[in-house]
Amino acid sequence: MADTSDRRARRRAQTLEEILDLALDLMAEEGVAGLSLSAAARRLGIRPPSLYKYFPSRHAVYDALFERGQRAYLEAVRRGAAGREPGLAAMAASLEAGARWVMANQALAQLMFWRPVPGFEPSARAYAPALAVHDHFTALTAAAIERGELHPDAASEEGQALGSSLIAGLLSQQLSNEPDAAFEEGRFTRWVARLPGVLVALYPPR
Amino acid sequence: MADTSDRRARRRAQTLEEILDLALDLMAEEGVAGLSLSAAARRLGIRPPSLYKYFPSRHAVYDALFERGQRAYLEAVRRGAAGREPGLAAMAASLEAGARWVMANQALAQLMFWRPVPGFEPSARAYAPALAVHDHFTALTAAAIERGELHPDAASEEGQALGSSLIAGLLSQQLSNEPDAAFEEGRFTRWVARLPGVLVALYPPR
DNA sequence: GTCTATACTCCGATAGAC
DNA sequence: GTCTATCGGAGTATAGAC
Repeated sequence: MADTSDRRARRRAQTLEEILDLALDLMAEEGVAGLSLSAAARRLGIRPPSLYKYFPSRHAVYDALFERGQRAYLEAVRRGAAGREPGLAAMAASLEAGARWVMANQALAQLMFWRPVPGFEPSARAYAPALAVHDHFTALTAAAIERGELHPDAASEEGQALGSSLIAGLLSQQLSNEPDAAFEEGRFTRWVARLPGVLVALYPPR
Repeated sequence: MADTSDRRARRRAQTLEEILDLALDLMAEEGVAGLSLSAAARRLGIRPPSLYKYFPSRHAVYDALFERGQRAYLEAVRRGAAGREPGLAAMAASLEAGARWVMANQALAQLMFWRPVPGFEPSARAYAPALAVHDHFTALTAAAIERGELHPDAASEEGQALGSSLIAGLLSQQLSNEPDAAFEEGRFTRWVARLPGVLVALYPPR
């Protein structure tokens, strides 16, 4: 009995993921706000009402996608920093890993960072990984200051705002103007590796 | 005869503007991609088919809004710089004027800078003012270099990418995270005035 | 330039049989 | 967990009378 219910739960989880995959494809094709549950059901090969056995509403699909995206992004920036000494080097690697993830997951990134769906607010659960991302970069900044790579002002409100806006700006520009460019060739993403240097110029140590 | 046709042309132009105003309200309420011509017709007090006497399609409305927005934005950045010596001071004023315009015209700005409507590409005519904006800031950068306020590298590809991304990033962050904040209090817009200083730190003269 | 009527497609969501 | 049937509504766009 436990066996069968395990199998069923696994099968169900697979279907949930499959629906989210299809929803992602649709958002990429029709725009983030243009996601239709009926279209997702068609692609899955079931009738629209059946889909409501998996998600109670359209917003619930958005919320699951939001959470999945935030988790994946958190994982990406953490893996980027892994194995590097905390500080500027880790921050550089983490920024690049995050930027690559965004360019490879554009529909998800739009849902997460641009909020293009009127009326959709992510649940606290879905939003939680975003807080962890924030903590991650705060810790790397603190480490860089500790190591004497940045002036303590880099951790100020101004420093946080300018730092996060720098990466957000490069990605926003790249996504809007040249979304299909390869990362290294993008008119904006090509400068992601310069960001740690920019921070040093803005907040030179000592 | 010329009199009446003049009056009719003026009346028609008024109605066109009125439709665009209503479309703007709707985009602010329902999201940029959620604009519906039927809803605009309802608010104007006519039936949806009548609206097609003014705009041949939904895309045509987007295109007119795009052009109106680009023209207004160009006007805003030019007025910001007016009366200042070309150079960093004019650039600071121009950046702030543009940023204030964006925060005061968020739906339009999203249409212009984020491209959230799948399948919509602005016409060359509608896009033209955006090229003028680019030229405007290029000229101000050149003037600042000429006056010895910035290193010539500020005009490089890197300088242009970082400079435009800085302002785009601050605005993108503010719009996504705190769209209703007053300009001076916004967690991100409050640092717009720091941007010229950031440029100097990045590209110190000499 | 306004209307009615219409063609056509689509959506989210629910009820209830199997 | 799948289906059919359905509710109740939306939308873009065109034809043609007035």
